Amino acid sequence: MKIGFVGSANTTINCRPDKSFRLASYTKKKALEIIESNLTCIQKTIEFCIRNHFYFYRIADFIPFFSHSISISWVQIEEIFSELFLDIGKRIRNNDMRISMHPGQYTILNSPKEGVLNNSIKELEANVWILDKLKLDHTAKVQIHVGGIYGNKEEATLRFIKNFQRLPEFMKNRIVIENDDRLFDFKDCTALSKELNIPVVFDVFHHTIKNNNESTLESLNILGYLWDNKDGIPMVDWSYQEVDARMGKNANTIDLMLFKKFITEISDEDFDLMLEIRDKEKSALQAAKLLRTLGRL
DNA sequence: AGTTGTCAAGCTAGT
DNA sequence: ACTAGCTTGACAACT
Repeated sequence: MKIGFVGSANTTINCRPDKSFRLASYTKKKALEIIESNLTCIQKTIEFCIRNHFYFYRIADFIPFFSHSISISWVQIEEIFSELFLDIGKRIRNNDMRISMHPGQYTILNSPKEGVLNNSIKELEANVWILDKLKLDHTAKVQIHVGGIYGNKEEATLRFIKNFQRLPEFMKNRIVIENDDRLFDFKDCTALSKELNIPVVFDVFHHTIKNNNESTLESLNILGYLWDNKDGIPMVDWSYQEVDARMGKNANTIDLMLFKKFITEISDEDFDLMLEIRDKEKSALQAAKLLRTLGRL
């Protein structure tokens, strides 16, 4: 099992890999400065990961407005930052690290609106492009949710199938779907996985909020069959409810007792674990320490 | 100098 | 019909 954390890590590592700015103030100069700063931070973060035995990492938005028409061309970005891309890719590959990406709530493959769909495809293409430029194999994934319901879940599902099938192979090979906490749960994702032959990222926390009475352990069992060899072992996102907060809000910092309970429960399952705790690498360091004392890392 | 509202994008659910 | 919330900092626009 590899464990890891998401994107920004400003407290321990002292930099942010996802700096941005406002669209209204977009200039080529500003964009280039930010991209360089973000890439340099990712480089440092990858080094931090290797030092601390985090071999799973989620890259966050590091090229502002990358899929927007205002953006500097991808080819130009590749040329200007080729050394950084090369170096980061090499560090990841040489240490057998695994990378995931997770575009946000605006990336919706089943939207009935053509504009929304086109923007989503563009965004996915941009994410896939990044993993390709880092020369990562197909165990590196871009995870998205299925999307909206639009008043008819069956049609919404069929639209996802249709739109996914139209994507080019190089994108299909990278995309995985994740169960969400309100609309498309693990059962829905499993059905889509079989139909489209794409893997599912299992989000433990979302599953506790929306499920069909399958336990986490049962789900992890099924999950194992949804990943082909070429895609690697399953990816699992782990978090839990922040106390006294809106339902579905990720915890601010890790509760090691809860984490230990989870790890003990799932003892035989093989997967890579992404910690979605809001203080990122701080909690991840504690989790790693615990896993080592348990002999699991 | 400090405080507050806004930011590319969509959707759902609650008022 | 309208909007909070999804992540969260940076910056612009104010007092």
